[in-house]
Amino acid sequence: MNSNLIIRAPLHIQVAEYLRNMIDTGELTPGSRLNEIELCNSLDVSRTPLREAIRTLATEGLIELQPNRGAIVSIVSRDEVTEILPIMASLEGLGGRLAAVNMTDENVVKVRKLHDQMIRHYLASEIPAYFETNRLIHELITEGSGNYTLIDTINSLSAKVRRARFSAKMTPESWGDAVSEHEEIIQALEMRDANRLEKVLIKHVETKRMTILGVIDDPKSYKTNKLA
Amino acid sequence: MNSNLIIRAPLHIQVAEYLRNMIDTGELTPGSRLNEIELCNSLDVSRTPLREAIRTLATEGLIELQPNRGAIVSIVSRDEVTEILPIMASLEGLGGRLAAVNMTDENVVKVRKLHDQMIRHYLASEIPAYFETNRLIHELITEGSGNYTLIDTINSLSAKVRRARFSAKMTPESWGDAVSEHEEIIQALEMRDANRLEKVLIKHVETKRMTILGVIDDPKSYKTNKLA
DNA sequence: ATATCGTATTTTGTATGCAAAATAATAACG
DNA sequence: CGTTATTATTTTGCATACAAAATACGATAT
Repeated sequence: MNSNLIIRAPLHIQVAEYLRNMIDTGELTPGSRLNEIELCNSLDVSRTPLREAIRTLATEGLIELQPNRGAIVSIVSRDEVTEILPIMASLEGLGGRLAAVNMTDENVVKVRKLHDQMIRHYLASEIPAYFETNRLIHELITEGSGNYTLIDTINSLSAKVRRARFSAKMTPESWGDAVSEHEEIIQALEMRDANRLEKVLIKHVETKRMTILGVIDDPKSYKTNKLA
Repeated sequence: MNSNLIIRAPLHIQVAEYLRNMIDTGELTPGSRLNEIELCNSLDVSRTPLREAIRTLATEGLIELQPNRGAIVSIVSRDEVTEILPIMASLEGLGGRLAAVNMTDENVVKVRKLHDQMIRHYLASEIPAYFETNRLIHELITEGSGNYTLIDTINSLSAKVRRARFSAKMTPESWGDAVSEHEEIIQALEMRDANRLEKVLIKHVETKRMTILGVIDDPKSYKTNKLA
């Protein structure tokens, strides 16, 4: 069986990685059940490492265990996103405050460059590229905090929000708001103004919250949802 | 083998619970290696559920996996605590802000009662009782936020700090500071003053940070306490 | 005596088999 | 016909067996 296309690294780790990716790409849709044997066949591993991986993802929150009934890809509800965003605001604010002090000059320049690039995407209405650049900026700022626990915490929450796959239905003006906030963010960062950066980052997440709540997208999938 | 002293609930969950407890009580000390067979014998389970539990604790951060070399109880370093406390400050602040709005009147009364009780413990110099009551108060306030994601996040971070087992060497005056801050906390809560509650909670964590950093305890004193 | 190599033992990683629970399918009854 | 009972099938949970890696140990050579 184990013909080892993949090499060198505990199988359950690789499997976890693989499953994470399947969930992230939507290959495994929220609410769908994970059939062990099926996955074993398609991944060409036995059930033991697969099950270990499933436990791992469960504690990460990507999967929900149902005793004696297997596991399903967990559903990020609208309510959960509603809970997460204020937390993200606080944490990104803190991250900014720290980054204003701790970020290297080189990385500030890097953020500036990404910012300019993002503006170009904005002007050209290149939506996916805009979002990707936007994400990179926030990631870089967060990393600039130098607080790894903070980075992990934010990333984990951020992943959940992303996983909810709200359709980012930005109106032209909400998009404009976001861009001008970004302008303020980069300025505060370049001036190393911790308080201002914190403040505008919090506001920025609030803006984001406005634009996405109520527009959690859902092709059809959210009737299986349980509790809020 | 499986004589089932414990009943009804996936074994790997129970095992995880048990291990968590062993780590919390110091029965398994940070840095020590987990021998699977040994644990299997002492818990009277097979390796499969044990390993699944170990994976779970690993993603929780309690345990560190070393490929092909098993797992060790993870060590919470002073640096990590240094990282965590500012995060706790932000999050407890947010929790307070939300609790000021969302907490039921009954629970406010409950907090008040706990507060009065804590003051009595303070005046009587009943240290462990003081810390326990203190922990309960903060827990209740956090829960009062109604934001379950926030509660989980705080609890997880709080557990890590507790696990670091710093010796809570409070001077009489730092203790006094903490108590007077608590007085302010309960007042802000009763007045439903969100901004003030947030502010004082953040300050409170900062105070805590002062009292414990530099006093992360070292190898010997593992029986002391677990404060929040 | 020390260092290095090779072997034995322990310990982790993975696969498989068996039992129990849940789900689906089918039959019996109202 | 519809509803409940009963049985068959699937699927999960746990234990054990086997393989590979790491560690411990000892022998040999310098």
